[in-house]
Amino acid sequence: MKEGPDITSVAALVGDPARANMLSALMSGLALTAGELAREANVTAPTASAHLAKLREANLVTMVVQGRHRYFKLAGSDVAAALEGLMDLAARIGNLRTRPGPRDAAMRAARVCYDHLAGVAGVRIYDALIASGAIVVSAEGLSLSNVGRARFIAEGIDIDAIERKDKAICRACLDWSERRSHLAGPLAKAFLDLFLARGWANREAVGRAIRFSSAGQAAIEAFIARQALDTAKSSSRSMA
Amino acid sequence: MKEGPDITSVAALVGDPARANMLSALMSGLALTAGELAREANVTAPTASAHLAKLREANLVTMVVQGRHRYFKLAGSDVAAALEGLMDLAARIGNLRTRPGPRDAAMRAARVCYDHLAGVAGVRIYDALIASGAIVVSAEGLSLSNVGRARFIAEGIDIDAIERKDKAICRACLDWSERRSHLAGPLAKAFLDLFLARGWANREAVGRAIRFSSAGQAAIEAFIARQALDTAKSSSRSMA
DNA sequence: TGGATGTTTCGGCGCGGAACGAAGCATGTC
DNA sequence: GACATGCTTCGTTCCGCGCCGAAACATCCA
Repeated sequence: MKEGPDITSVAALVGDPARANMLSALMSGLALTAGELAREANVTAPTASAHLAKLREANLVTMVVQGRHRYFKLAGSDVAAALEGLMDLAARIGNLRTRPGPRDAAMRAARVCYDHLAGVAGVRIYDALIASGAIVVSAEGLSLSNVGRARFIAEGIDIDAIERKDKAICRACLDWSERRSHLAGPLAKAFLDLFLARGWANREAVGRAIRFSSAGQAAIEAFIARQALDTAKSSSRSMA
Repeated sequence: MKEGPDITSVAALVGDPARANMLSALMSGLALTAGELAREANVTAPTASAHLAKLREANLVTMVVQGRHRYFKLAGSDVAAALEGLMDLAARIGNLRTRPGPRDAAMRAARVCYDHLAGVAGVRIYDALIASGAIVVSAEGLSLSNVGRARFIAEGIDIDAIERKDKAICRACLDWSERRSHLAGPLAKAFLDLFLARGWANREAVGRAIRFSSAGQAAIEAFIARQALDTAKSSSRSMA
């Protein structure tokens, strides 16, 4: 009778407000304790514990015990991607946020999408990388060109270190606020990590918003400008 | 407190078994009557009516009255894409179908994804189109190259007719069974429509599976072979 | 060892909502 | 006009499950 995988259980899991809030909080990519998630979802500890048990059983989140704390985080980037997809649909369907507040504006400008950069900043960087040929799109997905490899190494990213795994080094992730793609995957994670490590970008105390320092802002603009420069060199093949 | 669009309502809507079954059935791209959907979900007419009212209110499905029948279909390809995303996650998360039966095998080989072709066949065609340069991927998404345009016209597709709209002529859609992209959008719809019109492909009586006639099978292989031929001409730029 | 903090288990309350039968409106057929 | 078919509205029942408080368990600190 039924066809394809069973959507119901996953959707029902996400469909509960408390769990949805928890998952949204985990979209920051951070590992959060059960207590923190309980507060995030506005429920008591016992309730949160029950919810987290279900999410864990469904392999949506993973848990790691550290002392008397239990840290939860999303099971993987695929879960994050699915949640982004739902956010995208929710945004289109009409469930727009009641009224975009200052925090929403910051979120739109730049935010963390599980482990990489999203929002206007993320999309701009992605566009520049594609246009300059640093990232190439093929049937198998995104791949890093030799030009792009050199450029990222010049930025200070240890490509070799993140390339070990047999997984793709980068992929596209749909951006719910911009409705365009931004860069995801190990490369994108390394890129964000670099900015955080250098103090060019800072997470807000709570939530997923990212704030750039003036140096960071300048670094981003310079990075994009460098891509544009290389783009100008290569003749752009105009398409219909 | 909450960040990003409100996932909850959409996910909760999909999370109900009856509604999930209805939506799955509508993934065939066909417009189905309330009665048909009730049978598909194994509920009585009143129950189905209530569910459909909710789906309609949430803009997940649209309704068109025709005589004493009410036809429902997915509100758009974005809804279909989100559902595919959930299927993808469900498949990875471990909710694999109990045991892949013959119908599942047929689904995996070729099926309808809302209005275009998916499954092994869809992915192969997509790969061939990208490799040959008929379809080009850019930051803005997929676009049809001049070469590709000529090729599709040669196949008998009226590109001009489907290009009027200011929407993109094609885009990528993630395939839950293959975990790769296949072609979606007006162009993909026209491609499938052509195959159906020529009798090269037939829908199974119920469900989303597609069966190719021997002529259709040959046509697909020939189409892919033609792409490969052109691919050989253009030098492939090797990347890391 | 004892007391504080973090987390889970247990038991029970209560609400939301999914389900159905029967009746009410439409539309199409004879 | 009368009857059949398709769908919706209404009223009711009932089950699931989210929620909490209290208590048990675990871990850290003193």
